[in-house]
Amino acid sequence: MLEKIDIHSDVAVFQQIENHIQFAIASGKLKAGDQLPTVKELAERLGINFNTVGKAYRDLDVMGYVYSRRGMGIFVQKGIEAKCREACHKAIITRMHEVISEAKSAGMDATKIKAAVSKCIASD
Amino acid sequence: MLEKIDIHSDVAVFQQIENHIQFAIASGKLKAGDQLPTVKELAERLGINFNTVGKAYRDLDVMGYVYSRRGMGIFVQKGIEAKCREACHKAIITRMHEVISEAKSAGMDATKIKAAVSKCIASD
Amino acid sequence: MLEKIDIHSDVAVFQQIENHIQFAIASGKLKAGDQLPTVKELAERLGINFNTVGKAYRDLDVMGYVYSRRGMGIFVQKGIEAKCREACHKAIITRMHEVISEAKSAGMDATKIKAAVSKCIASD
Amino acid sequence: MLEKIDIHSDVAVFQQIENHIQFAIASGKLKAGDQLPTVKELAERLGINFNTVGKAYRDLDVMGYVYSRRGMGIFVQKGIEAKCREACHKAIITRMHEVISEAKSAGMDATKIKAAVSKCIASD
DNA sequence: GTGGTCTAGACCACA
DNA sequence: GTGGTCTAGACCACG
Repeated sequence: MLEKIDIHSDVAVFQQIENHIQFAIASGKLKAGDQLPTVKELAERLGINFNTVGKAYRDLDVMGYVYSRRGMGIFVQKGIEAKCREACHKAIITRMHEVISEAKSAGMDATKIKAAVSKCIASD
Repeated sequence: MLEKIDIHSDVAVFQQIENHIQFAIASGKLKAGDQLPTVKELAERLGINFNTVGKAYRDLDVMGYVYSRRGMGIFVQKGIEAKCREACHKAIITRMHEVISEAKSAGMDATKIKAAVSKCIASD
Repeated sequence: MLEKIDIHSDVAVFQQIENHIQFAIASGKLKAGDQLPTVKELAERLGINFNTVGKAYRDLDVMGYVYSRRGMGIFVQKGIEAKCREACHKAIITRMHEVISEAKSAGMDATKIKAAVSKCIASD
Repeated sequence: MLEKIDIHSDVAVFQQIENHIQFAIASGKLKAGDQLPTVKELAERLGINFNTVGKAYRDLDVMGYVYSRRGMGIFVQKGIEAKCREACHKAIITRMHEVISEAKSAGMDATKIKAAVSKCIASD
């Protein structure tokens, strides 16, 4: 996990890291108490500056998903799996609404949209 | 049309305008030869800076969807409906891929995704 | 407002800025829709790096107290005065609990504590 | 005593230990000549790194509140109760000033502050 | 001219 | 060696 960062994406790198970790918590790949990779290790692995990783970690801290202990590392907060899962799904469904709303504006009908979705699900 | 601009969105205002117009062309709401609102009028109506509208119109011009005639206004280009429709649908399907990919990462399964999509389609 | 930053405090500079702004919103000195000083102006005024101000502003954005519009500036979010006031007071009362708990541990009795508080209120 | 360490607190662990011991001396719970728990024992009991306890003890030694005898243990210094009590109270009153100053900035008036203090005193 | 992101590197606090 | 803060400066997106 945490290997697929796209430097050229229009989504900010730190945002991609935040998303990955949130999704990992939501899906159970990261569990309460688990330690995240250290700032410097992850930065090196991804070939980016460690401040960028640090920013992502601190944001997640502010959001309550992880907590940091100086000199120790960053750990997944306990008892936030459900909250995180809910928040992630809600955010995704919001985006889904946007996409589908746009699809309708662009003249796609329900049948066509569903077909496209099925194709997406199958091919990913 | 062109009334729903969300200045709190993470999508740039000029981008929202461009999208709206492209979708309107793709769906046939705007037809070849139709005149767009003037930069000044649209800016006032939306409560935004007129440079923002200007940028959207210029981009659409560069993309070949509209053309401007000094002193006359901005008009929808002829013979680009199909091309526009195709481009819009392609862009939307790309975003759909992203959303569904994220949904999977966050632990949603195909059934749940399809249910969410159906709900979105029904409620929009 | 926003002039009293103590570089040598043990509280981080960006944290002091965040606190000042939150207190200003809580007390009504900053109202919904008000624009904050620009990142660069405030940085210059306080003699600090603009990234430090930027961090404070972005945190406040994440917390929902302000919103930013690229090229426009940073503005106080609407409808969060009560929420902000509540949060500030809650945080302060939490700290008050800590201090008073410590005072008791250190052997101060209720009478002495109240006297100290009255003195603090009068002298500030 | 020395059982309530909050590793999620923004106050450093070693600082919490130092405070606890100083408060215990100030209030008479620890008396001149009393032996402190060993570094190893306390670290185990609190579930923290023993270097952390070591730092707290060293600091207290430097401050003159305790002295160590190799092979024997750490003991409370004689004749420092009054000095310790004074220092603790002074430190607490300084923090109290800060909290009350912030409370005022956040729009709480004297009446409200005093009510909050009384509530804190009663409930602790 | 506005804020946003990222880099590079410094220094500090903590364990 | 861990994370936290701050600086300095670059480049980009938006208006």
